[in-house]
Amino acid sequence: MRSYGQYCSVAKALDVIGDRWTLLIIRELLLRGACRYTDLRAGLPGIATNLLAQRLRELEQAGVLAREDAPPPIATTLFRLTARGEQLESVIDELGRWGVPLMVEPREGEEFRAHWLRFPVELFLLDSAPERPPVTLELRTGGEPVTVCTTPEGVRVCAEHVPQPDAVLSGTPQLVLGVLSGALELDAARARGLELEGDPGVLARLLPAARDVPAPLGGHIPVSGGGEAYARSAGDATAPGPYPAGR
Amino acid sequence: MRSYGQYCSVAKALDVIGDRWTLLIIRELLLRGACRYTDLRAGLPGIATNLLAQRLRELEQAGVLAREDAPPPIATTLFRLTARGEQLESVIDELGRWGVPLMVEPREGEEFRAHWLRFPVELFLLDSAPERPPVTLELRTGGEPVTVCTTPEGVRVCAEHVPQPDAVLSGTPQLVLGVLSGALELDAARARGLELEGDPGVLARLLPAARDVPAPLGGHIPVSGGGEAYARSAGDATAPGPYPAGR
DNA sequence: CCGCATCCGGGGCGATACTG
DNA sequence: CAGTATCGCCCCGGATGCGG
Repeated sequence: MRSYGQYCSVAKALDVIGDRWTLLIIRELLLRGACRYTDLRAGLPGIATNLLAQRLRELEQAGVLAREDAPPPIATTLFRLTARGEQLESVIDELGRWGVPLMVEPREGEEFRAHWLRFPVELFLLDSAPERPPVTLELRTGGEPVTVCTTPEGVRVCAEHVPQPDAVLSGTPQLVLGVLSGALELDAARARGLELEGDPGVLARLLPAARDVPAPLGGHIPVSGGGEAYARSAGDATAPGPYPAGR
Repeated sequence: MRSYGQYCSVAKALDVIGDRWTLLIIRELLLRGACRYTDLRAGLPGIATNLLAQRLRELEQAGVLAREDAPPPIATTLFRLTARGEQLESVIDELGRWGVPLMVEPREGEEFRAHWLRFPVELFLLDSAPERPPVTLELRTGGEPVTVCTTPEGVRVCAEHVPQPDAVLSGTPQLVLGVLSGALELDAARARGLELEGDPGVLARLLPAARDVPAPLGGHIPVSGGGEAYARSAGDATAPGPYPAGR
């Protein structure tokens, strides 16, 4: 990318990761760990193959990621974030947090990968009973299912399939996300097609963190111009939004 | 900007603020508050005037900023972040934090504005004696001077000129930044041209927060390929960098 | 199949000139 | 002061090819 030519740490950062697709490549590597070229392509629907190759080259030279040979059985190269690259997690986190209100409008024909849910889910869920035995919640939103697990470190999302989840939530991404963010009552979501199988207590255990939060997308909010609708629905244009604020 | 077409909060955020120059416009509005068109141009050296106009239009429509008429005496329009736009502060903060290691190489002919120093400065300085009377430190790095003030809320940078600062630090941006980040000893910086006038105790009071941190740019670090040199100089490629980590 | 390189059309971007 | 107009270039997107 052409440099901004400014002696400012924000501009310098954007010189490295401000290019189109770059931060989404970082997102994939953060979410999925070391990836093959093909895995990256699968997680970045819409990217041109030459662009992906070019970005990977640039990011390698910038010290953000490194390529390594996979262990003997398989002969392929893996792309993995360096320590410096992993420090971008907080940037991606904040971006993802800011972007959550934009998820209310599903828009026709958008791609979806279940592992992308990890950012909002780990933001919104909190284990209200960590002393009790761990539980698992499977989310089926279209693609591969993902599993939400309670761990001593907090609520985590893992891609591996768990044989006997304690509960299963099935439906469109916006219904699942609406319920998990506390913006949509479970009954309302069910009325609109969400299905919950297994132990309902699992949801109750994980959701309370989101309950404190006013509901920004309760029914059908007509999203007109953009983020404005979201700010207006919060009732006060100058107050911070209903989602957890930065830091 | 062309949408990524992904139902992911990170991609959605980048759909809005991922365009070139967009986040730097947000930076300016965060640092300087409501700005006129001309002020923005001055703080964004290198931007084409048509691009600035186009971005302002897009950001207004996205609800990130709003234009307002200035109070009666002057007849001009001001651009101000909305509440939604101000929520981008944490994104800019994290970007700026990540970019600080890139400041070691000054690169020929880069533009500089003193108010850009606010991000690193407020990151690194801490008032170790808040019970004592407030002090002010003026930084002269080329452009307009800025003043660092101790406040009940912490150390802040303000653009206004303070008549009698308790101390004055003059020198190149990288020398001033090196000292303030704790990466460069004051004596070493003086040997390379930094000048300190007034009460040296002011620096001692503000600096301790940075002292805990290993020095990444002690002498002349040969920056070769990119961020790698930084990671290597920290002594351990897998450990988090010497700057405060995210979150 | 995996990891690219090449080619080409269109549009975003950069620089300058100009205007109400 | 706050933009609009214009033009050239290069980045980006999409398709195809190709060696290991």
